[in-house]
Amino acid sequence: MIKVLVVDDEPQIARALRINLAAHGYEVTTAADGAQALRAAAAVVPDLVVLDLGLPDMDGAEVIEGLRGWSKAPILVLSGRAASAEKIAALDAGADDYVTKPFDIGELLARVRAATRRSGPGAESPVTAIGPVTVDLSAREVRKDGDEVRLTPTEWQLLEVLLRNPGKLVSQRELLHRVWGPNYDRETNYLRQYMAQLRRKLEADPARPVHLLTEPGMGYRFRP
Amino acid sequence: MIKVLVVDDEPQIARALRINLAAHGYEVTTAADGAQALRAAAAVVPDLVVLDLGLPDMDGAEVIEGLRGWSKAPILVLSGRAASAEKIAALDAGADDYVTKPFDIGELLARVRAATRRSGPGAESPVTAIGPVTVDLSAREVRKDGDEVRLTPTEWQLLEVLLRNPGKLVSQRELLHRVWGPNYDRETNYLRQYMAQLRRKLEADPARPVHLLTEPGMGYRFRP
DNA sequence: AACGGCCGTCAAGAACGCGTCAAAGGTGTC
DNA sequence: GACACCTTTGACGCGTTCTTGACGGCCGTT
Repeated sequence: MIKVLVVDDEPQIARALRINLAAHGYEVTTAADGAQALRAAAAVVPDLVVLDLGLPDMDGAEVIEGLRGWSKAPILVLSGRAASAEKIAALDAGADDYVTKPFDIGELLARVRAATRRSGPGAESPVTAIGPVTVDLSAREVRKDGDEVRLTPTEWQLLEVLLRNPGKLVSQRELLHRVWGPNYDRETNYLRQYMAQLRRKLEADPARPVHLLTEPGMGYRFRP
Repeated sequence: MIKVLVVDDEPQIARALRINLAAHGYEVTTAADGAQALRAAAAVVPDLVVLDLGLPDMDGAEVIEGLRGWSKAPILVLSGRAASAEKIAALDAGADDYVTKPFDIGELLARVRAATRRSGPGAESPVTAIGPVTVDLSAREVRKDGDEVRLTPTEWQLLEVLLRNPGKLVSQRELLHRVWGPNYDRETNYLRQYMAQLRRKLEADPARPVHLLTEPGMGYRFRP
């Protein structure tokens, strides 16, 4: 989860920002003045700072420099002042962006996305573990006992539908629709064929599947 | 010297930007429309792009996506439109900043400094090793057994997309979109053609690729 | 005990996708 | 205007994948 520190001395604005950011999946911390901001930043180590200038206790540039002393997190400055000199000062002090109030919340969120996008993408993809096998859906990679297993396109599609519904029963109809298209309803032999191939490649004992289960007459289920 | 690409169809603005940027020590290239911009970007590999929306030949988002396909250089958008929706669209397409005209040249320069500041001291030279071959994406240089290998622009774009997703499978659709544009979906023969050329230039044994792998029916993968 | 439904398995031909070669447009350079 | 380079396009052989049909075993029902 991306952590955002919101620094604003006006409670309504701080609250509005908190709600909007939280609604978009950010973890929000708030601070009401410069001293609190620096303390909170040291405590939570945010990935991004939204900083309102014109705090009661410190000058904006001071706060920026205080943060920049040890953090490289993007700083997005909010301010009521539209004068270019103010913007230039804040940007040169170390801010990454400058938005004048009143601002559109959608635009602010877009700027937050743009700022986190640059520094963010150190994320590795989620892998699903099936016994001795690991499946990385985004990288399209399967490993069994360390070395890679090749799946055909159809096998991938089928496996993907099952893995995206962990523990849930997926009906034959739905599997056929998702993999072969809406015109396929009764070709259950396709399913038998490809489920067998998947078990051969993924299960420790293909004859006694533990994770790719058959529900006779209904469909198939992936058990994590 | 920091290289800046200025894209604007209005000669006066382009000229003013060129003069101001050059006066502050930037190396400036200009382009008057989207097609020129993409070509110039591939040729000079700018460290930052100043992009005016409302070009005569292409939609702004198209240009941004065309650049983002292979470049991580900051994109600073200029526009006469102040509507939030426009800003959000541009930022989410991959732009880093959005300035509405008329703009203060001092502020623009400050935003340029802020943008280059964060990408500048990243300093890690993105050199990827492919067996006996080294690829320097930022310097656009490939060396095989020490001596230089020449790649065409298309080969570069294709290689770059793959290298930026190490280990991950990139679908043929995505490769075609990123290299040739969103209108290309089924021209898989392009991919076959250029993958073969890349393997000829980069792989030790082009007939048995070790790093540039084919996933039949799905796409290609770069394995480090 | 016989039957039918359902599943797993095996084995074919058909269809598809890939690598490769070759050659025709297109663009910029000398 | 000729040339070189890059891109686009077409065609062919081959290996893999998909499709299709058939057979036998398990299970619940009749």
